[in-house]
Formats: sequence, C-alpha cells, structure tokens
Amino acid sequence: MAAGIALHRDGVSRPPARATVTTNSGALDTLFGALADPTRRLLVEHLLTKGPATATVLAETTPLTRQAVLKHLQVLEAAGLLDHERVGREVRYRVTPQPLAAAVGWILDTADLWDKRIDRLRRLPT
Amino acid sequence: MAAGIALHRDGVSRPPARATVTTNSGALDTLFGALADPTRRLLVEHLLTKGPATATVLAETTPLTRQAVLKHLQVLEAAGLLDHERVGREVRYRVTPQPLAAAVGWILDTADLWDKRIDRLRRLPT
DNA sequence: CCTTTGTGCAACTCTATGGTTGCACTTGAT
DNA sequence: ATCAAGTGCAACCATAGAGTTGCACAAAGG
Repeated sequence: MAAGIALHRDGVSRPPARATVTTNSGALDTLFGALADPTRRLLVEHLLTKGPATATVLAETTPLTRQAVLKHLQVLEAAGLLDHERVGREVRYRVTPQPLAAAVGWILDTADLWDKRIDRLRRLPT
Repeated sequence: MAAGIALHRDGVSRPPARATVTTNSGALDTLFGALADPTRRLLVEHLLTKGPATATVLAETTPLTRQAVLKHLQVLEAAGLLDHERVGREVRYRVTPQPLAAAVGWILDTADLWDKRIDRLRRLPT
C-alpha cells in the first residue's frame, strides 16, 4: 500500500509558511523606503538645489554608475517624489515633493497618539 | 617560486568594485528604514495606543512569530524609537518618539529647499 | 552617412532583510 | 523540586535591494 510512499508526503522539507502583515497603506512603505537611502536623499536634494537634471549628469556627481543612479531615480519616482520629462535625446528628472506631506502626516498622527498617551498618564489618579 | 601562481593574479573574475555614497547622517537611514515597514509602524502604533508590551504579547496581535516581532522591535530600538525594560521574567517595550523629530526635520528642510526653488523661479526675469 | 552622446534593457553578483525553526536558559509559581 | 512561561540565541532559507557590466537602440551633428 501507500504506506512506504506516505513517508515523505507531508512537509518533510516544505518551506516554512511565511507570514506577513498587510496594511492597505503601501504608499507609506514605498515613501519611507525611498527616503531610507542616503543616495536617494542626496539625489533629491541635488535636484532641488541645482534644478532638474538627467541621470547621466547626476551620476557624475556620485561615485556610482549611471545605471545605479537610474534605479534610484526610478525608486524615487515610484514613491511619487519625482517625475521625468523627455527633452531631446535626454530625460530630465524633477522633484515633486507633495508625497512628503503623507510622511509628515503619519509622523504627526503618531506624535499625536503619543501626546494623548502622555495626557492619559497625566490624568491618572495619584 | 611564486611565478606559477602569478597566473591568476589579476582580475580574472574579481568582483566589480561596488561603490556607495557615504553621508555622515546614517541616523536618518535607520530611522526612515525603520519606518518603511508596515509591521513596524503597526507595532509602534500598537505600543502607543495600548501602552508598553512584551514581544510575546505583541506577536499574538500579528500573524508573525515572536522571533520575527522581536527582530522588528530591535530594528525600531536601533532607530531610537523604542527602549525596553526588564520587569520580572518579561521584557517590556515602550515607544520613545523623539527621533521622529529628526525625520520631520529633514522633510521640512527639503520642503524648504523646494520653497526656495519655487521662489527663485518666480523671480526669473520674464 | 557615420560618429558621438545619451538612454534602455537584461544578466549577474553580493548582501541585507524578513521570515522560520529548534533548543537552551531564566524566572515565577505550585 | 518541578513545571510552565517567557526570553535569548543561532542556523537556515528565500527574496528583495544595490551595485556592476555589456550591448543594442535613438537622436544630434559633422
């Protein structure tokens, strides 16, 4: 009968069931994620102070390859912090900082929770 | 002698020189990095609303293992957003949101750059 | 037309991250 | 003294991230 085969039928070496927390607000993920990299923050600052620029130009200001910079720009763009415009044969990137408001929003909300908590502690009967 | 060895001395298959941008402010890295994960933001929110708690208790509120939660707590603590206190046989985690100020700081500075830029554009001779 | 300059795309490597499991060690309670 | 609950630690795995290289393709300019 199947007894012999049944040996390794169940979970002998099946990958452990990975769990994750899903939270309808993936926007903050990509946003904070984008901001978490120093290179990317530098790029944003550069674009803001020096104005719009292409990946190749930006790459010259870093020790990185154009391709690496390109990827960073795409991450920033995915987070909504950048957009690009094709000019001649070049592609110009520009900062669109509106999403930063979302980040500040979360932080302020959190700080608010904190304040409420402090407040609640203050009201404790002594 | 070493002559025979010299054969594969130079770069036959040496890993490509990885470059990185170093930026004295790694604090923002870990901070934004910590905030970039939904699970971690949830943990922070939970700790703020429901008050300090242990890893095991927190784990019960998620589909995750205690160990996984533990790691998240450590990341948050490394970012300065949490600290812990040993009580009996349990370890209680608590939120210390001061570092959030740094995040807001960077964002506001950036927004400021943006304003300046807008301003500069406004002053352009037409 | 040919050359140069800039983009686009794909493959590959290395490391960090987010999970899991298993077991040893404390501490409190019975 | 024993037992259960809670922590701590280490190994392991899979995937995503940050880089690199190499080459094909498009647009300007001589």
